[in-house]
Amino acid sequence: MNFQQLRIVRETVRRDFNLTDVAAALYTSQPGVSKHIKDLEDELGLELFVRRGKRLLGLTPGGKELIDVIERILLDAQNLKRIADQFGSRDTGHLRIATTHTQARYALPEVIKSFKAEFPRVHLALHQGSPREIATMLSNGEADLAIATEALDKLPDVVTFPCYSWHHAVIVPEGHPLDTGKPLSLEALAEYPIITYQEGFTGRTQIDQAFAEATLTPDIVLSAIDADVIKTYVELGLGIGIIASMAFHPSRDQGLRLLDAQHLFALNVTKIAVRRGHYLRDFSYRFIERLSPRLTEAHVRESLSL
Amino acid sequence: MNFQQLRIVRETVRRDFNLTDVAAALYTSQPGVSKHIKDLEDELGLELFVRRGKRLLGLTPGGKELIDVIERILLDAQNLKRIADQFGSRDTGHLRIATTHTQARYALPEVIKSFKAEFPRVHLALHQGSPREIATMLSNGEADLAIATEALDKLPDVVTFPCYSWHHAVIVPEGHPLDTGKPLSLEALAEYPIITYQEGFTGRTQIDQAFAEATLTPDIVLSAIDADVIKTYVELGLGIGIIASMAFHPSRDQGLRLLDAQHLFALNVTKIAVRRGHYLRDFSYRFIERLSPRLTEAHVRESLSL
DNA sequence: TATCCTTACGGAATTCGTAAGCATG
DNA sequence: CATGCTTACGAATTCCGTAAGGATA
Repeated sequence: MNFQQLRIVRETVRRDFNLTDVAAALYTSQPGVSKHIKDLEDELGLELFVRRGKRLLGLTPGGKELIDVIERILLDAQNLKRIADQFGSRDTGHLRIATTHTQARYALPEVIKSFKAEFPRVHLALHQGSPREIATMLSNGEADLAIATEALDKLPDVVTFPCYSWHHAVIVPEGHPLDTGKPLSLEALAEYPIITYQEGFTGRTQIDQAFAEATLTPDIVLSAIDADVIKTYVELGLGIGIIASMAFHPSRDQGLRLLDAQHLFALNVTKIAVRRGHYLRDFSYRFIERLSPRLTEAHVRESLSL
Repeated sequence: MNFQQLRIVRETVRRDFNLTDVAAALYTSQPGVSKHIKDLEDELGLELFVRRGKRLLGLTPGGKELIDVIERILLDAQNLKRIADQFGSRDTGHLRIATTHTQARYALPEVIKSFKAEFPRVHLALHQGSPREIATMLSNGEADLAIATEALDKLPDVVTFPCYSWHHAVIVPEGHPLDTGKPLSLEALAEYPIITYQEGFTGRTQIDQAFAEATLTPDIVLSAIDADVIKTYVELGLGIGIIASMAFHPSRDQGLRLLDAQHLFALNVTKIAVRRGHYLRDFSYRFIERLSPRLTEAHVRESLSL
């Protein structure tokens, strides 16, 4: 038994049992992959994969039991390296954060700026993706931390912590009929074409829910992944926008007006997620603390160990 | 990084940092051991061991952090094999039980007989040792289960379950002045030379404690590891014996009399211990259930996962 | 017929053991 | 000077990639 065999088995599950893909992903030859799987199965005396002819289709019952342990071994092997790095040089290393456009563009810059100032030698890699992609990266160990409002809950072996909450707000072009200073209503919004986030992004669920509960069907003419796109089209007069309030900067977004909508849509909570069993460097905890001072290292560690 | 390197590091800690011993224990050459350690340290970029000159003295702070993870990886690697065996052939395999003389000789025979009848193809290895040795074997993964009355609590990563309780009793030669049928007292016992278990064996602690609380100093003329030795010397008239009551068989131990002493010494609880994270085969749970029907698989699994 | 897996085989790399050398108590 | 670790080097083993062959959608 060796680590390469275990890596191959893990990757085979991830790559949907296509050994050619597995070989490519691990930068090795496909026959080598085949042989490693066969050798491991021989050593364990058990078929890990269900086969039809020569194709692999899935895991056997035994394989399903084993894959969890294999994952843990490989996770721990990674942890060895991270722990060693930790002791070798406390303040140098890599911190890989997976997050969404909204967080990367509006919430994180301040945090990252101050983090960079204190840990100039930590290589910080910010990876942008959809909430789904972010979740996958965290699960696969391709990211150390994930920050998003959606999709991070309910993942196995992932622990999430609420960081901060925010509300949606409405943006309209200057001089728009809604810009009266009076409180908005959902009914009023529903009379205009709306531009907002795509499903699965930045609290879109909350928006849909608010309209549904008021038995209104909003006229969503355009859905985008990020607020910058939304603002562009609101400026063009395509409709009114619903965005995260922190995405609006009065000075930068001249020509647009931000209208309060806290009373219309449910509160959104941005969360940070960590994979259980994934060793975090010291500076990772410092980063989390900057994001939300309530999330001390002691608190995070305790939640992870439960 | 490979498994042999990790095994070597683990064994180095266990063998008190003597690489010559490590090589012998792992059936390999000593220079090979040296090199593996060096290679691993190079790969991790961290010294694992404190050295004076060429000698290894102990673990560095980083080494201490790493050793836990290394242990877990190797434990999981073992688990892979056990799980595979489990699926390959449910009712064949090995069950290694570490236990004391008292349990092996008086408590387990019945259980083992019935277990053997149901699982004839399971190779059952009974390893006898002192409570201390038993605990070590369990911790090192050399035994799947440990059964003893002493020393199993308070071990890290070991979970114990009470199996059954028993009392000490007094044995005397036939016609001995104490054999009056009247209840015994500690004071009466203290007037005779006493033969009983060594410290650390079979509830000796309880015996010492009972006398101490009564501010009596018993005259212990001989201490043995097992009841058979004790009985032999009681028969020879060297003194009265204090043994576990289940170690007395009226038919086999003719010439001796068993006197009740439940009211004199505290209750003893025999426990079964399992190492946390050590995968147990199905038949292991069947064995535990036979030992104490209260200890169902569900109950044991739940306690292990806490 | 294109995709995907297995077997076969030769070269590269790793691992292992022996022999020799050096440090320490 | 006996114990214990390191370095050096050749042998054995393992690992890996290419080439060829067979099965399946």
